[in-house]
Parts: sequence; C-alpha cells; structure tokens
Amino acid sequence: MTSTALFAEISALAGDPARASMLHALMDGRALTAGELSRVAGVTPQTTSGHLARLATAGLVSVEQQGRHRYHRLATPSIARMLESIMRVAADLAPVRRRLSVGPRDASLRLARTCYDHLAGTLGVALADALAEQGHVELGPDAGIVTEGGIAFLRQLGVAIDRPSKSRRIACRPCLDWSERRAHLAGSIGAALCARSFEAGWVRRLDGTRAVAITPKGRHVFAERFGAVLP
Amino acid sequence: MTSTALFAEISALAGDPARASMLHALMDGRALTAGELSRVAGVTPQTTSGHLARLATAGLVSVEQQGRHRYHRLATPSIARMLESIMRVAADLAPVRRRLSVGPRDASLRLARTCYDHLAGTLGVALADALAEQGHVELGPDAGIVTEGGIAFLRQLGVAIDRPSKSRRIACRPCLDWSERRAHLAGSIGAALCARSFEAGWVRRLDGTRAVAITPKGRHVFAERFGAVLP
DNA sequence: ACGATGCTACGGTCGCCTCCGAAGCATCGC
DNA sequence: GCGATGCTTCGGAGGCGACCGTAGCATCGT
Repeated sequence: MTSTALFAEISALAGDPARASMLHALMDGRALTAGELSRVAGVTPQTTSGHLARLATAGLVSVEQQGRHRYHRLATPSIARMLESIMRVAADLAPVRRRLSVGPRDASLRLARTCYDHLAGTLGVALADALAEQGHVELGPDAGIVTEGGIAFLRQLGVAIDRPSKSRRIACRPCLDWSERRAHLAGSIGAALCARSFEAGWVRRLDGTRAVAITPKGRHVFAERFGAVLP
Repeated sequence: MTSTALFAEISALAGDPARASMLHALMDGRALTAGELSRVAGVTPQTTSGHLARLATAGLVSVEQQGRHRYHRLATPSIARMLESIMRVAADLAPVRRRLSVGPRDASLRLARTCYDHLAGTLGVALADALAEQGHVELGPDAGIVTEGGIAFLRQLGVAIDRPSKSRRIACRPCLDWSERRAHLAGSIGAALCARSFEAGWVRRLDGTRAVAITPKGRHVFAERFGAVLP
C-alpha cells in the first residue's frame, strides 16, 4: 500500500454522494445510527450498510454497538479537519460553478451550527469578531492568539481552558467555513467555548441536524458579555 | 449544485489513483507539463489529457499555455491545504493498514522536501524544533507564535516577514506531515523561510521531484545559525 | 517547408461500484 | 414465546468512468 494509493482510496470514499452526505452529517461530532444516516443519504438501509462497512474498515468512522443500534462517528478529529478543508475548497469553487442552494432549509444552518467540535455560522463568526474587537484574541492569517485578558475573560465565563505548561500564551486555530467565508474559532479554544455554550444553555441543538438554536439566555450573554452583534 | 454534491465531486476527482498521483506531484507548488504528469501517473498522454481537463474545469488546477507545453499548477493554496489534510489522514490510517512503502526512492523525500510552499521532512521538523528550542517560536497544539526575538532572528537571516499591522505578534500555522508525524512550520512564515532557503542557496531542488537537497552552505547555516540537528 | 514533439478529440472495450430486492440474524417490547 | 425493529449479507442489474488506439491540430527546430 503506497502512500498515493491510500490517499486515493480515502478521497474516493469521500467521493460518493451517498457517503459524502453521511460524512457531512457526522461533521457535528455526534454519533448517528445507520438508520439515521440512511435517511440523510437518501438510500436504502442495505446500501447504507455497505457504505458504512467500507468507511469503518477504512478507519474513517468508528462503530459502537448499543443494543440493536449501531452508532457511527468520525474516527478522529483529523478526519473532521479533512472534511472541513474539502468543504473549504468546495466553497471557493462554488462561485465559479452554479450558486450554492440557499433554500430556507439552510437558513438555520447558516445562522448557527456546530462544526465538529466548535461553533460555526454567523454566530461563530460574530463571536470571533467580538473577541477580536475586545482584544481577547488576535486573529492572524494563519493562526490566532488568545491574550492574557482573553484567558481571564473566558475563564470567568466558565470556559475550561488548558494553558500549555511551557508557554505563557495560547495559540488557536481559525477555521474558514462555507457560509460566512470568514474565520471563526476552532481548535481546543473553540471546542471549549462550544462545550460551555451547550452546558450553560446558551445554545441548544436543533432537532437532528448540525444546526443549533441560540436561546434567549444565550442571546443575552453573547450580546452583553461577549459584545457580539447578532442579527 | 448543492453543497454536498460539490463536496463529493471534488473528493471523487482526488479519488482516482492517476489523478491522485498528479495532484501529489503538484503539491510542491510548481507548474508541471502534461507530459511530466503523464509519466508521474503512469498512464498514456491521452488519458492524462482527459484527467487534466476534468481537474481544470472543476477549478482544482489552473492551466497556462507556453508554446506547445501546457503548464498545470494547483489553482489555490486552499487546495494544497486540502491535499495536505487528506495526506494527514492517510498517514494516521497507514499503521492500521499495511506499512507504507519506505523504499530508497523515498529516502531523499523523507530527508527534505517542499510541501507546496514550505519545507517539510526531517529538515522541516528539525528547523521547527530548533526555532522552538531557541525560543524563537512557541508551538501549541493548534497553532504557533513567532516571538519578538524570533522575528528579529529571522529578519537578520534575510527571511521576509510581514508583520500584521494591528497585532504586535505573529501567529503561524503548524503542518503535520506523513513522514515525520511531527509539526513543522507552514503558513506565511514557513513560506518565507522556504523562499529564503532557495534564494540563499541553503537548499536546491532535486531533479524533478518534491525532494530538495541541503547544500553544504545550507547545512552550515542550519546547524550554526539555527541550531538544527541534522542527520 | 518539413518532420518531430506535445497535446487533444473521438470511439470502443472493460471493469468496478452503486443500488435495490430478497433473505437472514440479532435485539427489543409485550 | 412472538412479532416488530434495526441492521447485515447475498445476488444480480445497471451505469458510470478509466483506459488505450487511432487520428488530428498546434508549435518548435532545422
């Protein structure tokens, strides 16, 4: 198995529309059953089973059996990053092609959603902008930095931040997504902020999708404490 | 054209072994002719032509005609990052599968090579380690920071660094690659360091591959100035 | 002008892979 | 126990796409 062949195999696995839909659905970091993924992909359960078997043996998804359900999730965070980067290219290429479908079904996704382990969409960008505006983070072209004040600010709001032992500073990863085409906070900081948002009830998951709803409490916190401008 | 369909299309384009080889070869950021790519992929010119046409119309590669040659390159840096992230997943998955081929042909690639616009391989990792050791950069799990001393140090060596206007600090992007499985410097800093290395004759490109050779002068500079430990 | 080189267009073959229907196995609820 | 649910395996039909041979067009060197 040469390096290129494995590369092609992984890409080909992501290159089927049905499997792409499933991987897309798993991008929020949750574990979904084969039946749910079947409905998402729009194919019959037996076809889905075959797809999931291939994804599992390749190591892209991990399977966990619970009773008569089999829960599938992305095997590693690096796979989520890979899917992210492909979506990024797709967003770059979309204007050249036809316009992306912007139906009402996408509206809630555009406003706020999870991107594997962090918040994305208008909300994610607004939070990143607000944190930068207040001097809590500094966002560069390749990466970002959480300032001393930012660490204190986030800790005060209950966001669990692990400070690296050696460094006094914390670097964070920006993530460009398809809807806003702007940077939002990813990496461990983004994950901690997202986890805290769910824990504190600032956002809650919407039905069975990647979309999240901003609660009244969350809207207040995001506006008053973070200084984020939300539509 | 819905978002998922475009995602699948891009993945499928990268999912063919012949096209994967071509994209792999283009990862060093240079522009290659159809004939070169044909030899790399191991297929006939007419098959190559078809593949390149599909890659070009999709927008993954851009074409530039010069005489009777047609030069192809990756259309955007985001595409290089996408390929990088797929290679990263492939490297993660490789131990589970069979061992990667580590023939003598790969030896020079493992020692030093370009990764689109920055240096990778043992050299890339050694430079990153040395810069971190000397306190010129601080590498975190998600991103890194170039310190004030690091900026001065790199400028002194002729590395062109654009300091962002607003921030006093420069964040940089780490890149994990398949051979070392360790972080090396990517992003604008990595690109500047790589460009300077070619310009100053510290490294030179090896025949027609991604591999680069470390010149005697380069070996001296990397060891004495950077403090990098090279085999 | 002439052949050589680099690349592309067309037509046909072949193989892989996606998909579903039918059937089988495990688990859950009653 | 017994049916219902969730998922998988098997088998076959269908279609897409990769590949090459042949042929044609543009460009370069002499």
